[in-house]
Formats: sequence, structure tokens, C-alpha cells
Amino acid sequence: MPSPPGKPDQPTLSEVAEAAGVGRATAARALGGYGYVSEALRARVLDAADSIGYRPNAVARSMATGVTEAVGVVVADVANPFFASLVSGAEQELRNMGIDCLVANTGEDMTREAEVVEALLRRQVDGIIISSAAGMNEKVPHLESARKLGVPIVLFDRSLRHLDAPTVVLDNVGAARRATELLLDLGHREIALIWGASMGDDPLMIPQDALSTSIERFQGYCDALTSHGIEVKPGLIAPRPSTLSGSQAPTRVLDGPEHPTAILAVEADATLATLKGLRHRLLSCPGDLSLVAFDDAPWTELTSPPLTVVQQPSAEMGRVAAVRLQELMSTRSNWSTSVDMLPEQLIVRDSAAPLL
Amino acid sequence: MPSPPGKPDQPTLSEVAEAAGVGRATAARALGGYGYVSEALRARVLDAADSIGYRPNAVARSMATGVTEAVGVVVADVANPFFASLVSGAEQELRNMGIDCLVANTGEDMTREAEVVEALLRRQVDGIIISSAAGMNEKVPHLESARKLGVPIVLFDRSLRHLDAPTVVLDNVGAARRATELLLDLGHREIALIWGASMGDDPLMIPQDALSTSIERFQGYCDALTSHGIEVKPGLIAPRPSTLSGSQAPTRVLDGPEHPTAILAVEADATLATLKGLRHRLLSCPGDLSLVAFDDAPWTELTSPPLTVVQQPSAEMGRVAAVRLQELMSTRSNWSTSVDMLPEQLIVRDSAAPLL
DNA sequence: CTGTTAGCGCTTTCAA
DNA sequence: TTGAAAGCGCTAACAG
Repeated sequence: MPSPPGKPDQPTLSEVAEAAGVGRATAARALGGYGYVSEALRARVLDAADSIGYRPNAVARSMATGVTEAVGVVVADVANPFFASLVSGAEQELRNMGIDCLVANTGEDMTREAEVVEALLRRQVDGIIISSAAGMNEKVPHLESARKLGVPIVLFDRSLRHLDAPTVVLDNVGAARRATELLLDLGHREIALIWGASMGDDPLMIPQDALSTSIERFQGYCDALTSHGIEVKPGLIAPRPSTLSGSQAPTRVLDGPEHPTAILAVEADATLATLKGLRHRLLSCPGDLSLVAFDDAPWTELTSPPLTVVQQPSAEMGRVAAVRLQELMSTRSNWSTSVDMLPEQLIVRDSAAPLL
Repeated sequence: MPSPPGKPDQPTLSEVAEAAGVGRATAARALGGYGYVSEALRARVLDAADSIGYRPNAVARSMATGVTEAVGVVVADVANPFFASLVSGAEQELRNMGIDCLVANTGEDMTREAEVVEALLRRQVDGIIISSAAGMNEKVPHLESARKLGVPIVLFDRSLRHLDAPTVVLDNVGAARRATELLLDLGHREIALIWGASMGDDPLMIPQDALSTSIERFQGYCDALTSHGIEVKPGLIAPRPSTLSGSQAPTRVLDGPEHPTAILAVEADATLATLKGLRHRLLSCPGDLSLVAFDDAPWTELTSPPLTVVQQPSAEMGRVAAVRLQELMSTRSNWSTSVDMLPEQLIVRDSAAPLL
């Protein structure tokens, strides 16, 4: 590699070879630790290397081998603690395997997502781990073309119906069902869902761009209600906002004609918005309204009351995704469409109380 | 690049050239948008390119130019919301400049930090943005060698006395001073500091590995006290724990012989730990103890009482760091040791009240 | 076991 | 304006 202006030349393998008085290939074998090299030469090469301050050039290596040992990790926004945790988990696992992470934010924007994926492909990443902004039932051309190209892809957090790739997700249906049942068992019958997938007046009318998480949690919520013979009321469901800030989301439910006695908030932002909504209306919890929230965070035990939450194993999801990707990368083109469905953990604190 | 097992060959520039019936160089110029190419040929090349589905190979490009258009972003842990925000800000800015981010966690471990920096250098990154785990007064060989190598480095969040690199930080001294003064103005005289830099009984004895943020906030705290003629009492200072979990940090202060009437918590984890400590001891806030906390987070207005906080412009710090790095990367070897000291914002809510 | 050689895909002089 | 050719630093046959 030519050194760009300002950068001094770095020692190359040839120089090491020269300094050690051996051929390039021998130096390469000694440093790369492959093939046969006599102990004597290996030693000579090794300390010739660090005596001149040699540092292997990964770009050149990739160029020759076709492997970059880098993967792309793409999420909506690393600033969101949930995604941050996913990324962190993946990063740790990958780094331990000697793989670097190119992380990219999409801001839930499909155009941007396509662009970043394209950038990753140009960079020849060995694989991609992604929580796509695409609706569960949408087609995702940029991922399909990547897949077709032979680049391993692993989905985490959100699944995609039309993409044949290993997926690591929460058991969203089960988690939402169990959370709803907890409320049901406390005697609640009018349970609101904040950030479900349903849009219009017909609860069965799921928008095309709904995320798998929304759909599945909505599903679990419905399952619980109907199996208790309770009707699903559209007026109790606040849809997931398309914008990132969903601060008004709870409004529809809190100020609507139906009067919930309990709320299930299925995403961290929804929880925050709900809590603000309650406080703003001087509603007490669990006095006026019980609450069960998704996504545990250190602060959820510090609110008044401490929150009953559905904890997602987010870092673990990142780690498992990394492992699945690794498997894909090592076994060439084995398109095992595995699904890892991780269990939630229900942490019962004080925000959900018996209906009086 | 040879295609590793499983990956189909991607079309190369040569194939585009052939398909368009021109020489490689011409195709390269047309696609790269540089040098002279006649309109006719440019067009022919361009649609030959996407008719065969050509995608430029960034690795080969880097190999030839010596530029990777990738930078390393390293922090202790992206799962920490503060760092996540720093990273997110930097990522956004860099991506808009067409630069990819390799993000790496160090877990506050210097050995790991040295390793990831080394990995970044092997990858030939064009620059590094880092919040080092090193103490402010420590030497950081891995960064110095990088700098000497000509790789631009920008420090964010934490500064390093011995590294000659642009730095983007909060005005820590001022922020801590103003926060302390707020408490002072409310009549408090016994103010505890959670996560200061001081270790032993002598408050002036600052450990070698103390972070610049700890030292500077400690400094601001002392400044405020002494300028009000108040003595700095070691017993009121809980040191920053070396471990990442500092849940017992407040213990020393809360259960010690001195009895603070107010607390200044200078880091998010410290705030959490303090809040838990108060709750555990059934101490009310601001009734028994006033509190001012660093790092605003969406939940700080939802606790009881809502917290008076010192908000750091974390995403902005990431963005500014990206801009500074960009400047360094474009102007070869201009080692402007600039310091961007961003202002905090004091958000007054209810956790700090007048001393009765 | 070791050295020579031929690329990897792209950029970039340098002639034509 | 265009094309031929020489690398960038490393790996990987292949021959010695």
C-alpha cells in the first residue's frame, strides 16, 4: 500500500524477509504460523520483525485471501440502550473470535439501511448481523442480494418472513402473552397495549410495514385475552409510531373512550412515554392503573413504584447472533435457517397490582 | 480478491471494461469519476457496470490508494448509554462523510485497549476516536505509537495529558463547580461527592490512574467548596471504583461518620448506585438528602423526585470528534492540539432542595 | 523445508 | 482522450 501523504512508510513483509535474510514466503510462513518453517529461521524472522517494528497489513492480507475478518452490525440506533446492548454483546463475542465490527445506524430508514448494507458489501465484510427496519412481511431486496452474493446474514431482534437466514429473537408471542396473563390474573379485564401492530379500527388489520416484534407481541396480547374470553378492543391499542419519538402514543389510549385499568407497554420508549403520560395526568400507578413494561433497565427499579418488567436477554441475543454468524462463515454456504428463540424473564415488582 | 469457498465471483472492473469494450483504466476513470473520459464512453461503461451488477471492491481500492475510509471508534462499553450516545453521534457524522466505523469495546481494560488499537492499525484505519481507559496522567504507549505512525487520533470524553491530540470534552471542572454551587446556594455545607478521584484520606492524593473526568469534576467540586470557605472532607468523597459495577460506592459516604445533607453524583452509574443506596436506607430525597446527578437520561424525570441533573451533550461530543478527525485526515499531519470544551446544561428539577 | 512466482482488483503514471 | 503496464503487501501454488 502506498502511504498517503503524511504517513511514514510502514515496514513490509519483504523488509522483514530481507532483514532476516530469508525469502518472502518463509517470512510469511513464520509470521503467519502456517506451513513448514525451521525453528531457527522462524526465530530469526520473528525478531527481525519486531526489531524493525513490523505490523502485518490486514488490507493486503484480505486482498490476497478474500477474507476480511470484519462483519457489519446494523441496527436502528446504537444510542438506544436496547440496541446498544445487542451490539455490545455481538461485539464482545466477535472480538474474541478476532473479528472486527463495522457498526452502522439506519435510523429505521429503509433507504439508509440499503445504503449501509451496500457499503458493507463493497467493503467485503465476511457477514452481516442486522435488525432490519423492514416490516416482517416485506421483501428486503438489499438483504436478498447480499444473501445471493454468498454473504452470510444473521437476523437479530426482528425476523423477516421472506429472508432465509438464521434468526435470533425473543419469544415475543410468549412474552407478551405471559405479561398479559399476569395482568389478567390480577383481575384486569380492560388492558391497554401501547405500541401494538394494529393501526386502524380493525385489530386484525396489520400494516404491511409492521415489525415482527410488534406483530408478535400484539399476537401474544390477543392470545391471552381471547383465551380468557375477552374481546380485543381497538380503542385499547396504541399503534407503534412510525417516528422514533412516540411520546404521544399513549394519549389515544389514556384519553380515549375505553378506560383501561392496566397497561402493557411493549418497548422501552413506550414505557417512558406511558410513564410520562400517567404523571402528566396525575394518574397513580398502580393505584389508578397497573403497568407491565418491556425491556428491563437499571432505572426501572427506581421509579415509584418500581416497575414490573419483561426483561429481554439483549446482550445474549447479540452474542448468540455472533455465534450463528460464525457458524455460517466457517461452514461455507450452509444456509441453515435456524431460529433461536430466547426466553424473556418476568421481573415482578410493584407496578402491577390486583384490580380493586 | 479470490472468492472464498461458497462465494460466487463478483464482477471485477476488468469485466466491466471488457463488457463495455474499453480498457481497464478507462473503466476505472468512468466509474471513479476522475480523469478524462468522453461522455460516450463514460455512459457505455456506466451501464455496462450495472448491467453485469458490478460492485466496486473497497479492499482493492484501499490496497491501491492506501486509504481505507474507515475509522476506529473505541470506548469502554457501547452498552453504557453515555458511550452509546458518543458512538452514535460520531457514527452519524462519519457515515455522512462516507466513512465507516469500526467500533470496539475495551471494558476499561488497558490491555484490551492496546489490543484493539493494534487491530485497528493493522486494518489501516484512517483515524481513531477514543475515550481511553488510561488515567489522565498516564502515558499511553499504544496511542503514541499510533500517532507516531501518522494515524490521526482524536480524544473524546476523556483527555490525556501526555498525548498531543485534538480533544473533545465536557467542561468538567466548570460543570462540577456549578453543580456544587447550586447545592451551596441552597444552603448545603456538607456535600458528598460520589465517584471523585480521591482515594485515600488525603483528598489531594490523586491516584495515577484517575480518569480526567474524575479528576476534573473533583477539582470543580473542591473549587466551589473552597471558594465558599468550606473545607473538603475526605470522608465525604467516595472514590470511583476500579470495577465497572460501583454499587457499593455510596456506602462509604452514606454510612460514614460525616453526615452529608447533599450529594453530587458525577456519573450515571454513580447516580443509580446512590439512588439505590438511598432507597435501601429508607432515606428520602430531597427530604433527607439533596441530590444533583451527572448525565441526563430519559428516566431521570420519572423518578421520585424528578432529578436535578447535569446534562452532557454526549451525541454532540461524538459529532464534534468526528469533525475534528475529518479535519486531521484531510490536512496531512497537521497536529493541531485543539480542545473543544463543550458546556453542560444544568436541568433543575426537584431532587435538590433548600437545606431546612 | 525454502525460495520463486504469479496473482488478488484497483489506481495511476506514462506513452500512444 | 485512451490504454498498457507497473505496482500496493500479502498469500499460495509450485518447483527446488
